[in-house]
Amino acid sequence: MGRALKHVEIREYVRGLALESAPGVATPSERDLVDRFGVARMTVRQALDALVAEGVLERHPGRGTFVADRDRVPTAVTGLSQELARCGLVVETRTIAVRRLAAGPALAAAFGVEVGHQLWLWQRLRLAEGRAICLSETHLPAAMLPDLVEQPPPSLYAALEARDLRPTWAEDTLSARTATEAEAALLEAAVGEPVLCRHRRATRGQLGIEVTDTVFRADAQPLQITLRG
Amino acid sequence: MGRALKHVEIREYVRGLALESAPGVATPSERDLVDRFGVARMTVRQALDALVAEGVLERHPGRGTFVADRDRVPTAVTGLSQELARCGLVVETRTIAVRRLAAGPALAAAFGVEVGHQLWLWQRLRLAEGRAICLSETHLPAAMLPDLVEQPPPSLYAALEARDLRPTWAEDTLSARTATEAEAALLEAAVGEPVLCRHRRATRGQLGIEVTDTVFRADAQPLQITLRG
DNA sequence: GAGTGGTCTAGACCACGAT
DNA sequence: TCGTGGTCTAGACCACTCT
Repeated sequence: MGRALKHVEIREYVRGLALESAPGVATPSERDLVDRFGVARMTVRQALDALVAEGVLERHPGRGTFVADRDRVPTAVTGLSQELARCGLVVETRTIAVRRLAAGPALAAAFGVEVGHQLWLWQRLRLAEGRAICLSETHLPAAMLPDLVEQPPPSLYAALEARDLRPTWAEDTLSARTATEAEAALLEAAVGEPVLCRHRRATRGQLGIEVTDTVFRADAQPLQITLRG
Repeated sequence: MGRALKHVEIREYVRGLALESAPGVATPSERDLVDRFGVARMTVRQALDALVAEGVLERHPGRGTFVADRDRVPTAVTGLSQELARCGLVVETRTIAVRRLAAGPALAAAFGVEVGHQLWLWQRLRLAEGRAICLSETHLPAAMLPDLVEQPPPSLYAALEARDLRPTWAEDTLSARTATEAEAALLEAAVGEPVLCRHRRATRGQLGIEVTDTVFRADAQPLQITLRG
């Protein structure tokens, strides 16, 4: 078992402090951490730089380093379950269908594979407090996740994380339209009601991981995205 | 006139190289930059760290540092003009109205000011190739931009940048609904047509800068957001 | 083997904020 | 005045890739 890098060890120590502290609380000073871990100051700064870049900490020259507001942390690539949980919703997920299909030109381009490559198509309905929120159609490379159909996981991103396939990059395209008949039936909405659509393409490095189209009811919890500078 | 910090000088030099190079092209190695600028390697790394964090460069251990794909650079806080330009649209902006109003409870909370604080309300219509794209209602602190009404700038974010007030943080809330009568008229759309709504709250540090509600035609260029991490 | 980025040391001086 | 973060030096050794 490999020993953790020093800057990682310090980073996770300070992250732990930040998570159990209220926003605005000061973290140990850089020189305190130098003494505590017996490292050079540049190593401590490397650890803190990462947490500042993540939005977990804020530095104030001359004053110190402080825990940042939680709701100011920028949005990262995560699954809808976590995104909605962040907005305070407990989400139930129902798998509507899982089947294989051959990639057409658009999906093949999105995944960077040849036309005809085998993909999973996984349809899910999400509910909060018994009411339908959204309907998703997720495409995944079948060869990468051969066992998906046998036991659909409660959270896609948790399952990807466990296989070291968590996306590191995603492009979301947002639009609005009216619900189709099939969507309206599953979302318990009226045909022609407006819906919010999100098309997501997610990769890990150059590796295509996920293409998902999600259709949200207009009166559901809206999508929140936090950006930085 | 203050001399630029070394790491800033190096960062902007390399950013210039990156902007005029194709994605995948190698940048000078860290030791090359050490020689070129006569600095320590940690200083070069500080400069490159910033560009890697921005998504401009990618490091590949053992191989080198390379220009990242442009369309993989994560979305930052920018104005709609720049966002749409990034999608290849040339946008025309028409000011519909500018007037003052007193902040109600919701706006006061968003800006962190008292109820009754004076704000600008700036309504704009954006068009591309002669067709309406979206309708915006922007709220700004009147005291911060006293001269806005006299000469509405073509780009809000450029005007804020010039005053050192460019937002460093924004929270977007996205939803769908049907167009109101007034919106439909301005957007040249039918009443009841679906629209995409974006509510943005933007700040610079603790300073509230902008609250904007934008309504997009359903058939307009959809919003694109690129995430990392 | 030569070159690359990744990690780390043990200092230094500065500007700034609080007291 | 003292502590803080911001900047910077001049090295070091490592794992990795490429040839």
